[in-house]
Amino acid sequence: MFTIGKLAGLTGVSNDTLRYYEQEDLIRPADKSPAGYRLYDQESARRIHFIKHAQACGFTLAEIRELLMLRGLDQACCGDVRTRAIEKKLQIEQKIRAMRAMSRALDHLIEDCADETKPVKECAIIAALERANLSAPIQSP
Amino acid sequence: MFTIGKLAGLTGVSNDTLRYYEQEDLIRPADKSPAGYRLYDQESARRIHFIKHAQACGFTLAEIRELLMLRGLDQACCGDVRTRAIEKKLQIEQKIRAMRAMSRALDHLIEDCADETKPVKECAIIAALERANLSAPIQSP
DNA sequence: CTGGACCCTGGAGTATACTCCAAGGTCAAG
DNA sequence: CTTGACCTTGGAGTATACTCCAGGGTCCAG
Repeated sequence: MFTIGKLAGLTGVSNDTLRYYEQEDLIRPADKSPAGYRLYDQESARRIHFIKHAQACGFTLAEIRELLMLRGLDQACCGDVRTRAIEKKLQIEQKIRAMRAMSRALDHLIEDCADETKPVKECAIIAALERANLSAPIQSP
Repeated sequence: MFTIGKLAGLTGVSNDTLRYYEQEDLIRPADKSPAGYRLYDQESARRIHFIKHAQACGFTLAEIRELLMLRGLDQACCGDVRTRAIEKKLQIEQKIRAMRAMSRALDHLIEDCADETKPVKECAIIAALERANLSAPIQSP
């Protein structure tokens, strides 16, 4: 059994974050000392690692709360967890597609700008941003 | 000259958003009616389009405020805008890389789960999330 | 027994980009 | 003149994941 500072050191998150996770129902101290200090054990550390790794996979704390609940349920099965992982992957791929669209839009803008020394009045990038269709190429006069 | 509702209809953003943009120094009405109504012109519409397209490229409102400033400056040149576009593209590519890492981590988890019907106690995904190294494959016993 | 390191609670603040609301004034049609 | 659509301001609320703070208690070494 160790206090919050030890768990923080062990897991690499701050005391404040641990208390915040408790407030968010992600973790509960294994026990409390007579003085009211939070006391944790190895399972607490595993739980925090779980949270950190799930975050690194893109899960939000709300989703992680669910995963942790599944983890504790006897009747839950591996498939429940797998389903969530697959769903999250789809969400992430979706986001990646959105960002690639941004990246492409920026490419067009950057290409459009042939001459860096032109004054802004004639800036192709600015003109393109004012136009309706971002991906349309510039018209030659 | 038209009122806020017309500009909203013309540009596809809400009245509230237009007022919010004003508060954020992104746009100012061209004029005010005697009753204090905001009045806008074609340049206002161009400005809002500019904002929307810049957002679609991933720029934040704070960054767009800067772009709009450049747009109004005589001494600014096309290169200033281009630099910002290139910078933003790098940021976005960075984010895409981070998300691809998440996607890959999820792939490992999904792969690890060979049998969906297993109880959570033996769930490989949950075990992997508790482990330190997410990308490490499961050890055979 | 004192100093410093640690812990507690409750609440406020951060960033981003809106969105909604109340209470009230304005305008044009019928 | 009334009705309904429109406009005004100012302020609060949303989501996410923390972070920081004040004011106070606890614990242990020297």
